[in-house]
Formats: sequence, C-alpha cells, structure tokens
Amino acid sequence: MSLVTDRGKPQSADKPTLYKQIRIDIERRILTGEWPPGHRIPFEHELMSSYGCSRMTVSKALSELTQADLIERRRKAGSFVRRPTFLSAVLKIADIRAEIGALGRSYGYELIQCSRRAANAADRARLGARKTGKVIAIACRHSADDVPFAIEDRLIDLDAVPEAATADFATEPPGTWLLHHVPWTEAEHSISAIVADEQAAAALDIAIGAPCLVIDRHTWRSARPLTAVRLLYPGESHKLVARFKGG
Amino acid sequence: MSLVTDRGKPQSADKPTLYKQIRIDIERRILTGEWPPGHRIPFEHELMSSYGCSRMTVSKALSELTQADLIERRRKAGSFVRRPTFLSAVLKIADIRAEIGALGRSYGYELIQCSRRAANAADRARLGARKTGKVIAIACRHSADDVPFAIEDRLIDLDAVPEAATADFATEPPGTWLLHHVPWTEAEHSISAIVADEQAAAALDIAIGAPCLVIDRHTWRSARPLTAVRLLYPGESHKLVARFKGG
DNA sequence: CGTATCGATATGTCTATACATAAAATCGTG
DNA sequence: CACGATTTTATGTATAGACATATCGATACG
Repeated sequence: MSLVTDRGKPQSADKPTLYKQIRIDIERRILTGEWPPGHRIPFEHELMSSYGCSRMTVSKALSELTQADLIERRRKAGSFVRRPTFLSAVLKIADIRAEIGALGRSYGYELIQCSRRAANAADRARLGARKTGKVIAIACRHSADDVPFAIEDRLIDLDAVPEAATADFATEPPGTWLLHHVPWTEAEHSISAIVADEQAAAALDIAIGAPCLVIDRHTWRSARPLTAVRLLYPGESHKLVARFKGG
Repeated sequence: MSLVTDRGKPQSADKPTLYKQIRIDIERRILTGEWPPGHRIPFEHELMSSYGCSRMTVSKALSELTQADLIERRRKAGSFVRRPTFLSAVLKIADIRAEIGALGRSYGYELIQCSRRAANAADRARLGARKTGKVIAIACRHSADDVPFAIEDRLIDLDAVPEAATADFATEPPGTWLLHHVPWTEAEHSISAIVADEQAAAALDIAIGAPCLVIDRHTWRSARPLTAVRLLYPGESHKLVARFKGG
C-alpha cells in the first residue's frame, strides 16, 4: 500500500520555451551551488536584455522559482537564492554536499565501496532497465561537522552514463559528480521509514533498530534510467520541513 | 540536528490580490473535496467573466495551481483536478478522509479519546501559544478498506477556534471538520521517522519497534496557533512520492 | 465502416504598457 | 549627526492583444 498512486513511467521532457529556459538556467546554477544561498540573481532588466525578451517573460520564470521556494524576491533589492528551507527545495537539491554547505556545516565524504559489474537481475529491477549492461555500484557516507549525516547506496547505469567510468568517486561524491556532468529530465523521490540494520547502524553511529528516514531517488533522461540511489538518514534527529501558505 | 533550518514563526498572510483570490477560491474547493479529482474546473473565459478580469490574470492563477500539481490543464479540453499524486499535494490536503477517498479506498474512522482541558505547559509548548487557555485533545484512528491507515493525535486551541467546542468528533474526523470550518493562513509540516511504541503498535496493528513515518502538522491563522497534529503511518508499507522535471 | 483531413476551440507563450507598492537611497532640516 | 520626508528603483499586478499549438469532433473520402 502506498500513500499515493503511481503515475507510471515518467514522460519525456517537453520542448523548452523561453521562460522555461530562463527558469532552467537559473535553477541549474542554484542546484549545483554555483549561485549559493544569499546570492543576488541578475535584475529583471538585465535578464531581459541578455535573453532579449520582455519583462513579463522574465517575471514568469522568476515567479515559478519563487513558488518553488528556490528564490526570494524583494522589491527594490532584487531576487536572491534562498537557503533550502522547504521540503521541495531540499528534495530537489539532491546533492548532499551542497545541502550540508547551505546549512553552514563542514562537509565530509568517505567512499566505502565502489565496484563495476555486469547488471544482474536485481540491478536491472532497481534501475527499471530492460536491457542488461554494465553498472557501477557505490556505497559511501556523508558527514556534517564530522558527525555521520547520511549513508548512500547508489547504482549508475554505465551504458546510459559512460562518462562515469572515468570519474573518481574516491574524492568526489557521486551525487555531486552526476549533478555537474549528467543532465536529467525526470526524477522521482520516495520517502519512507525503516529501522537500522547492523550495517546501517554501524555506518551512521546509531543503535540497531533505531528509526531511519529513507529517500529513494530515481533519475531519468528522456525516460532512460540513469541512476538509482537510496539515502539513509538517522531518523529521529532529522526532519524534512515544509511550509505552506493558503486559505 | 535538522535537515533544514527553521524560518521562525510564520509571518501573517498578505493582502490577497485578484489572481491570488482566484487561486485560493479554487484551491479551497479542491482541498475540501468539493471538486474531486477529475472534476473540470471552469474554462478560463468563464472565470474571466465571473471575476471580471483579463485572461492573463485567470491564467496566472491556474498556472500556479498547475505548478502545485493540484490541477492539470489540457488544450482544448480544459483544466481538471488532479488526483493527489505528488508529495506537495498530499501534504497540502491534510485531510485523511479525502486522501483515502482519492485513492479509491473505503474510509473508516474511530475516535479513541477526546477531552477538553485547560492548557498545561506541554500543551502550550506544543501549540506554540503564549497565553494559557482551553484546549481539546483528540486521539483517533483512520483506516482504509478496514486496515489501519494512520493514527492521529491532535490538540486544538479552543480560544482560537471556539466553534470546535460544538463539533462532534465522534462522527466527523477533526481534520475534516477543521478544513471545512476553520480558515488557515500558514501551515508547517515536518516529516520524520520513529519506531512504534506499545500503544502505536497496538493501534496500527504492527509490531512494537516497527518503523513509522511521522507527519507533524502545525496550522496558524495570521500567526495565531490553531491546531497541532501528529500523524503516524506504518513506515515500511507507506511511501510519500514526489516527482520533478528538470534539467 | 474505417480513416484522413480540417476547422473550432481552449490553453500556452509572449509583447508592450500602465500603474501600484515596498524599500533602499538621498536629501534637508533641526 | 540624527531623523524624517522625498525620490528612485525593482518588483508586483493587471490589461489587451497577438500568435502558436494541441486536440476534440465533425466532415469528407476511400
């Protein structure tokens, strides 16, 4: 049973119109950390001239980014990148290094295991890939201020992302590398709760049987699976917070 | 430690402009279930004439609802209420009866405990209320197809919501009653994971120590606390799913 | 009867313009 | 210098109109 029904496989990306292109360009810079929280994004009239369009078009892009809580617009002052306070923004970032950085904590990374192999049945099922091929399996740990923050268990489809073969995941977290090198068109997150087994407990420095928040993230490019990742956060000490306005 | 930093107390609601009023009016009908999933909302030209405004203004309201995944717009056909597939929509609904109904399951409700009392220190802390006053404390259980779906533990500030004194929570779930009778301006959700204690395990028909997904929801009207509720879902069998498009 | 075409229609994007509003910046005065 | 009034400026909302595009439904054709 699931809280929500599934929508089936993700559809392919639609042709980007101008305002969408502006939105995507800005979003990319924010999500990769190129424009960190607090950064002032160009004024509307600057975007107007650089994209050669009217103010309404720029404004539409900025409005959507505001609704997604990625930016904050202040009259007279301009528009600024928000720190990831909201659930949707936190989920969208998907780069734990940037997430920890945005929280003002020091980031630590440790590769636990990394292997390349031909995809077995379980790998294919997890990726949702039909054909068999090569995959990279990665296990690693992220820490904030030297305290374990999350453990990551990831599978990358090497046929869809051949460049991953040359990446050095010993020094760069796979999420960060992917975000900077591989464009994606669809992503799906699923949040659930489990209890820590022996291995997870040891890696996160918590008790066996302690609750953990799980985020499973799948990413596609034009309906082709790129990567599947499971993130385990120590459950009681972590919260995902979302705020709404309404009536 | 928290995945996200807190933004402090919610700010008061801003003056609703015309497009926001349209958005809020439609949103209300969707969130209360008056317009169920699949319902066709009025055409843009109908909204234009009923609100006496231009098409751009109507379109802006509908665009925001689209971005929030509350509606789906199809050329030539019109705009339709979506079933709550997305995380943000699921979180926004906050009415478990409507949620279960939208999933096509039969809804069951059972009041476990309901009492009225003067707020003690713990109650005030939970609501974030400064002054002391009367509160209603409610415990109840929601089920889908006769299987326990979630248990709810709620506190309502009777001074902020005096009408709640006359509501019959034995027959109507408090979430549903509140959604139909009490307007709110800000809400905050927090998602975390815990393990079931003896009481929760018994109510949800799961094992003690089994993981549970927790949603804590606080609701304000113009910065005044209205209600605080904790929902416990059996953890492994429930998932919150969110999808994104991006590049 | 099935299918290809085409027109009607509702949404999707974009422009140019206008005025409102909040807040930073500046100025002027005590 | 302190402090209030004024100006400037970037965003916020709204308009009317234009053209693009997807798609429903009807019509014509094989």
